[in-house]
Amino acid sequence: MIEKKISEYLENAHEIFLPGVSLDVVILGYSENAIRVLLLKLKEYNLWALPGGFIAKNEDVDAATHKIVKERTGLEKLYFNQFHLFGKTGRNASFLQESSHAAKLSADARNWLNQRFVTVGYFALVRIDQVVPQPDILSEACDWLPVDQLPATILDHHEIVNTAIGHVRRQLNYFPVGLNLLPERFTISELQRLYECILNQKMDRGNFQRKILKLDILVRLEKLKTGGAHKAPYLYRFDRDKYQHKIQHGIGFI
Amino acid sequence: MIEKKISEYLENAHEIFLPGVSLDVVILGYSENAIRVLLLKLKEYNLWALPGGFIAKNEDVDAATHKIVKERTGLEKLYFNQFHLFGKTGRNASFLQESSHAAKLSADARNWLNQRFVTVGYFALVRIDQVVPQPDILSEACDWLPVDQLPATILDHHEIVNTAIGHVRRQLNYFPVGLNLLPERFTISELQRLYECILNQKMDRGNFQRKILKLDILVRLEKLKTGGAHKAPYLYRFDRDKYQHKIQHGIGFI
DNA sequence: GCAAAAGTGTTGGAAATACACCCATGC
DNA sequence: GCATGGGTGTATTTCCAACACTTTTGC
Repeated sequence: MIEKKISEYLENAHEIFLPGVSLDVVILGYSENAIRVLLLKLKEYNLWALPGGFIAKNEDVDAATHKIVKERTGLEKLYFNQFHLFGKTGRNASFLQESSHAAKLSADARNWLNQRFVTVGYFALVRIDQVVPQPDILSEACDWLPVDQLPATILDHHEIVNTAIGHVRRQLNYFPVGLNLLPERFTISELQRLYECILNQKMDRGNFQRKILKLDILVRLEKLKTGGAHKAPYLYRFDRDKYQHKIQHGIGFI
Repeated sequence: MIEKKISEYLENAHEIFLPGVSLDVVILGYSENAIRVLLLKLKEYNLWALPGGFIAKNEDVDAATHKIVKERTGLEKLYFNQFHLFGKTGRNASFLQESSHAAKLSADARNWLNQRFVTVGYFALVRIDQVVPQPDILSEACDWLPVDQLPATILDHHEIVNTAIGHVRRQLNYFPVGLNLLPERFTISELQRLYECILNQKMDRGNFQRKILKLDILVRLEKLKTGGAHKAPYLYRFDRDKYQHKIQHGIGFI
């Protein structure tokens, strides 16, 4: 059944999709003190790949991205950004060509797959706890893997992930990513650990607290009931209105 | 003769170039107190367009950009950067379809032109005085036009220019663009006027001087012999070694 | 001398840093 | 009590914006 779907998908691709352009999304989340990327484990290969796909002939590239991320994560409201086009020669869907499905395809379909592809890189920031990872028809598994310990991937997906991280890191100055990566309610320490993870450097506790609160985009909630042997920290959430207003006028955090 | 070249170019395009992907370069320069963009005036239309083109099937996208900028400017050593892929539906080479050349084309060639195109936006920073603008075969003129007074353009080229400016403006923090936009030797005031142009805001003279010199990427040269009724300012040039070193570690200017 | 632009100094306030100090809690 | 993590205070330093002062030059 699935097999048939794959064959159908590949057979019809050349009629439905733009030729030569694909799309890969670096879906980033944060859990257990690590920035993680959602990767798919391909059937028939011991390789991982970014979620991605093709762009329908009558579809905006942004819309195609939204659709892909929604399919893999189940999320509807998304923060995502295009960050780079990867256009080296020699990029193609080689891993599909060698698959067991390729043999059965028509010449048109095979030619379409064999052509060179440029790929548009997007990154998306999501709350890991809200995501139910969903493999696509070409993959057998779907998992959150820490970005600093990537497994073997197809093509240049390693480079795509690293470029994405660089962009997120630079965005941190203008854009408080916590809103998209943390659960609705969180403590300042949790936010600090996220920042330390992204920037890969320790920060002073007291100064971080003052600095982030002075941005005036957080709302303090009731105290956290924790089991820890220490003072219970406050919970905060983002004030979406103030947040929207601030990012338009630019914040300098770092 | 030219007419024949155009027909040949369009007729063969579908065999030589990647389908569905084009490339536009926002070539920026600075003169007479304005940031200027190199635009081409198309034959048969009263519209301007960015220098651009297609990507050969066996050519890196970056290499194609380099080739295009070199052809339009004559420059060999270039600073350029990819900044965005424009991927809305409905983008195509409509202006070419209606041209007098389109009628004579084969069905294959016409179909290739009629398809939807996504386009990769690049910006390049050049020294205007070193450039000899060179129209391409589809254009009758080639001129430096101030970015805040753009003429009517084809497609979304207006948006592409404005997006590019935004990127350059944000880069100013990490990247002292003066090296690429100013002549070899310049005064601090000239550099300040450039910054004021890009950021569209006045800056304090004394503070600008101290700030830019503290970056430690400029070398002071002999005095400028000026005809002005005032103290002759020093000339400076960029210290390329220090410059390269600094931009890798990031400078915070603004 | 005077106007104009350049180079440099000064100064008050803001912001960043590196801590120190208490607080609440579970064991 | 005490270890642990949280919230806040503070002294020091650094930085920055605003403006003043001086220098050089052509008229």
